[in-house]
Amino acid sequence: MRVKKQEKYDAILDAAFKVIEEKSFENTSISDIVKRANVAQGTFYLYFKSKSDLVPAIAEELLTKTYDMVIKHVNDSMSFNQKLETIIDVTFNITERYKEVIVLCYSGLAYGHSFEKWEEMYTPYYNWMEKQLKLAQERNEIAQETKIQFNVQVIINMIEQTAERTYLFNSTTGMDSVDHLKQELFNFIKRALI
Amino acid sequence: MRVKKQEKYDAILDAAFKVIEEKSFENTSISDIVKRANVAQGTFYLYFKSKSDLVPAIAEELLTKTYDMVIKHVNDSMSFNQKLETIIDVTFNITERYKEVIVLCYSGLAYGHSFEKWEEMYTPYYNWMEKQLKLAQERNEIAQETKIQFNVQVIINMIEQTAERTYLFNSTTGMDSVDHLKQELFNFIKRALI
Amino acid sequence: MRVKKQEKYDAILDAAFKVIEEKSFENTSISDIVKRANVAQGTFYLYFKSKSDLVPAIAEELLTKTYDMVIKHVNDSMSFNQKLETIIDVTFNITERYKEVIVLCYSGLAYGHSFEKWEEMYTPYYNWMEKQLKLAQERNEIAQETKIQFNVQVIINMIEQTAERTYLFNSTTGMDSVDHLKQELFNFIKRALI
Amino acid sequence: MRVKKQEKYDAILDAAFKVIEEKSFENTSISDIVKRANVAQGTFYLYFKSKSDLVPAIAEELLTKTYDMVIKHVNDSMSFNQKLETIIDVTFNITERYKEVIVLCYSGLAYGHSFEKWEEMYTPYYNWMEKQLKLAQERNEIAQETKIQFNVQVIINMIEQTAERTYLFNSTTGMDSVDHLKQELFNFIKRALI
DNA sequence: TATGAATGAGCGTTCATTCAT
DNA sequence: TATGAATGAACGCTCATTCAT
Repeated sequence: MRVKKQEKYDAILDAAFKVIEEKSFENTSISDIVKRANVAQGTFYLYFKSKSDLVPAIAEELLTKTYDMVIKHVNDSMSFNQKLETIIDVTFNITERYKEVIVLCYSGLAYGHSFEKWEEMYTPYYNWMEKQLKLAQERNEIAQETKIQFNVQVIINMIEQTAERTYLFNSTTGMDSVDHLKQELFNFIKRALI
Repeated sequence: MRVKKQEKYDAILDAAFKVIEEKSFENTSISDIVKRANVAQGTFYLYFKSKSDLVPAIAEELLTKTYDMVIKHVNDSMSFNQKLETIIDVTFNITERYKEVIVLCYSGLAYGHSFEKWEEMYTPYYNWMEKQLKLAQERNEIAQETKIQFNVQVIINMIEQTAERTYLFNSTTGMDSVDHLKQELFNFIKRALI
Repeated sequence: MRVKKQEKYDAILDAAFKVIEEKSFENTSISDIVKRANVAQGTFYLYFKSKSDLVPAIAEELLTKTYDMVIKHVNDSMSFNQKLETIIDVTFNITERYKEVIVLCYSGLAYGHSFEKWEEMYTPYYNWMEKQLKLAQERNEIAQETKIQFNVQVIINMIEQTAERTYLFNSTTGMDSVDHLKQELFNFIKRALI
Repeated sequence: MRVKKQEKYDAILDAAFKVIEEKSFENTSISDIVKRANVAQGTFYLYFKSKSDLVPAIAEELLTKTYDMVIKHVNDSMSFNQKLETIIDVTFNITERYKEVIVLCYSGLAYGHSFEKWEEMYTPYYNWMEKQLKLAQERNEIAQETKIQFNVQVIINMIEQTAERTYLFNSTTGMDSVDHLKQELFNFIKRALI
């Protein structure tokens, strides 16, 4: 029973992800989602109170995907530089792939003000990052006096935002390539941490 | 004739700003806007081709407000540090005041994909910032080898995005105060530039 | 289930017939139709893709009504002359009653160009008429050399069109009475067939 | 003065014709017409009380075009057969060219019930046709007992309607070509008149 | 739990018409 | 006479949500 319940829930969430990826949020209706999920219109409302109730769930899913992929690609034997590079790579990849879902998270903001939970969702990711920074300090890879707690947020945000600007706003002004941009971003953060 | 035309246009744009501030873009109907602007429903369509046609107009208005306020508060006699602090202040103020309009710019993205002009609109601001960084280099306030062109964008984006995360996502996690956050942001950028 | 579904569909189609009879197609709104049918606005779109989707459905209904009434009033024991007279009568009656719906079929043409099916709908009627003409030939009631296939269409069209001109255009010029007109029409066709 | 007034009137009527030809009636707005006519929106209402006021004017124009072309191509030295053929040709040509305008005349019917004048407009054409039939009787080209007054209307109507069915309804069922159809139509009328 | 037909408020948009200039 | 900006009612249509089964 429990499993079955999860099944439908997951089917709906998955479908929502896929449809939004394809059609953008504005063009996605509950009807689209349930059709894709192969459940009835009413079933949606057994698992979500309303359409805007989807947004935090999707945001959480997105964050989980990101966090999972980051920890999958990073391991302790890497240098901090390597780790940073990997995080940048993963973030850019996810951002490119889930453009429309990210936009949904922004407009979803407006659409029901359901984002008090946002930072709460980030917490595991922040904590993991904090650990990495502390480790880097211990290994003398970054400056000792770095205020880790603040930097954790700023660094993650900065990477995400740069990726978003790159893929959402399609900006190409004065930048040869995305690789170059990633390199500069890497340097910028490095300089701020040494 | 010209004046009258501008009058209605401005009235509609102003009203749109205000209503969107209150209700967000998605929840704002043309009907809301024209009621606030005291013009007829049809009048809207004399000045804007469609609802999504509002987005670039509003984005431009917002950017203009920001740029105007920045150059109003910054003068050449200031040190680079003072300038940076001022830019951070102004950006945080504007972001707080125009939260919803900023979200519109994000979701507006999805809503008509009208953002090729985005970077174009930023150009004057970027150019101004470039001048400030060059001046700072000449005055030996920042490192000589700083790659100005890239940094211009990254710095402005970073300030904006931090402000957005602060006010849009309502995050209070682990940060005593907005002032503290602004201070850390200032330090982060400083370190990256020296 | 099946029955209920048909119920709503029929209610809408019936209501459409009635409202269009009263107000013409162009002046009939979906809102008028659903009010008359006692269903919700959205229900209309469960059964018809759009307003213009009504047109073929209504045309078919009209044709069915005509065909049904013709075969109901005609039987094999009648002479061809009697049959012809009956067809003229029925056609005039239906045309008078469903004036506006017929106009819809004309303007509906423009309104979505959905009339490829028109001739297809006529096929059963044409086939029936062909059988009658062949029978009349066998019985020596009309000329042997008559090219039946062409005449089938021309005769039916001619009767319909004369009826339409009579009732749609409200012409009274120089004609004592509709009965007289019908008589002349009968003679005209007879002469063409002998 | 008089001339100028006519100028604008004609410009509007001409424009209406052209726009309707291109876009069909449903898609034609006053705005389209005045743009094409190079006059202001308000000017339309100096010459026509309302949109539906256009319909009789356009119908008259169409009828005039038809009548003019018929008498231009027919001359007294022709046999009745030649005349009939010519009338069929002209009618088919005009119908093909002015499809959409003809549909307007039908739906215009519904749209303001302005067609009491219809038969009145036809009068000159009917009278001319009556003269031709009488002449044919005198010349022994058609039967003496033919009731001319009725036949005048029936023949003209029949030709027009067959043309309309051909071009408006795009019917191709069982007919090799339009030429063949015209031939059969010719024969049908001939047989009815002899 | 699951369904999907039914709902109806509300949307963006159009356009015939008016009227101050 | 001529203009064209302004009007606002009305339209076709969508879609989040409900509810009887």
